[in-house]
Amino acid sequence: MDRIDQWVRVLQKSGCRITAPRRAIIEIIANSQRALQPIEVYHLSKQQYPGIGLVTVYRTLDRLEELGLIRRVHQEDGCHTLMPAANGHEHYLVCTGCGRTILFQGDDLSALFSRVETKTGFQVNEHWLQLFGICPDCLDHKVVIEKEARHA
Amino acid sequence: MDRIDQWVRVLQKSGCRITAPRRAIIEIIANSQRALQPIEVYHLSKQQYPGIGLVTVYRTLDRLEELGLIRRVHQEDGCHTLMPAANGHEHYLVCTGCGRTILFQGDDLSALFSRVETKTGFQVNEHWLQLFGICPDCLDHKVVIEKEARHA
DNA sequence: ATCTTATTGAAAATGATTTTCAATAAGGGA
DNA sequence: TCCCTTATTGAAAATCATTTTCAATAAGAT
Repeated sequence: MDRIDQWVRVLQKSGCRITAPRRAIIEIIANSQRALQPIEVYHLSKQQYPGIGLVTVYRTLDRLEELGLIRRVHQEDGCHTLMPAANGHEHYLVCTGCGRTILFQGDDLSALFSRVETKTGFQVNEHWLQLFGICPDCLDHKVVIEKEARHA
Repeated sequence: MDRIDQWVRVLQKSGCRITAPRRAIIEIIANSQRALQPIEVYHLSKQQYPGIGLVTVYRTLDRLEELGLIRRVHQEDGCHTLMPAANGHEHYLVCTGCGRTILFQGDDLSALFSRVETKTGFQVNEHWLQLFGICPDCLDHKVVIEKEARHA
């Protein structure tokens, strides 16, 4: 069963109805190689379901985020982009050249957390780790091409 | 020399003029115990310099961020808040009860980075780590009081 | 086939941030 | 100290992202 089927099930279980616009949005996000802004999701979904409205995109994204299926990815300029959620100790690695974003298996940081707890008196509940770098393709000087494609 | 004097010097060196509204903004941010939104900086600065305009706040914050003196702190709902910048391996630890934000000395994550580089082919350039938890005061059930104060 | 109710898109409202512009004032130099 | 250049200012308007409202539609249970 692929990711899209999984997401559809989670949506249905939570009482959501599966509609054509939702299906389009889900497919776009689930298959994207990089984190997308709502407006980008809108434009891409429109190719698949031309009648779609931007409001529906916002509403569906909210729903998917509530259900833990997608998550915000933070960029230098803000955090309005979304990607399929990471699990466990996975975190995002964002290419600052072309935007391609992958997941990597992170360390277990619990040792750090208990050290911080002892030192600060805070009770640490969550953490947020993200890496930025240059992907293999951009290292091979494909930067310009990718960037152009992104703005097309 | 305290932080404010340092900031003033950096601003002057970069060709900025030191004005009363700027001084007010700088003092607010430099002395804050938590990350502030532009609109909060505006309201607080107004107590010190009533004529100040919101636009000036935005412009000054941009400048301070460009110069590396302040930095965005990301919260669950976005990343429009700002704090004095961290140095070296320092990172933010945000109290989700009252918003108080402190810096902690983080681990050297370079071992993790080279592992990720080997595995993914990416060249890792930057990282972003933030912790969320409950501060000692909020653990002592002062949560309600602090939250009220925050919205006053 | 029917019925309940979640979902839809358009339009309007809201909220945050940026741009424009003429007036002001910082701070270097005479 | 007094100019003079030019960065900075605040107000108003413009822009951009997101949310709310609402009547029409359609999903999926019965």
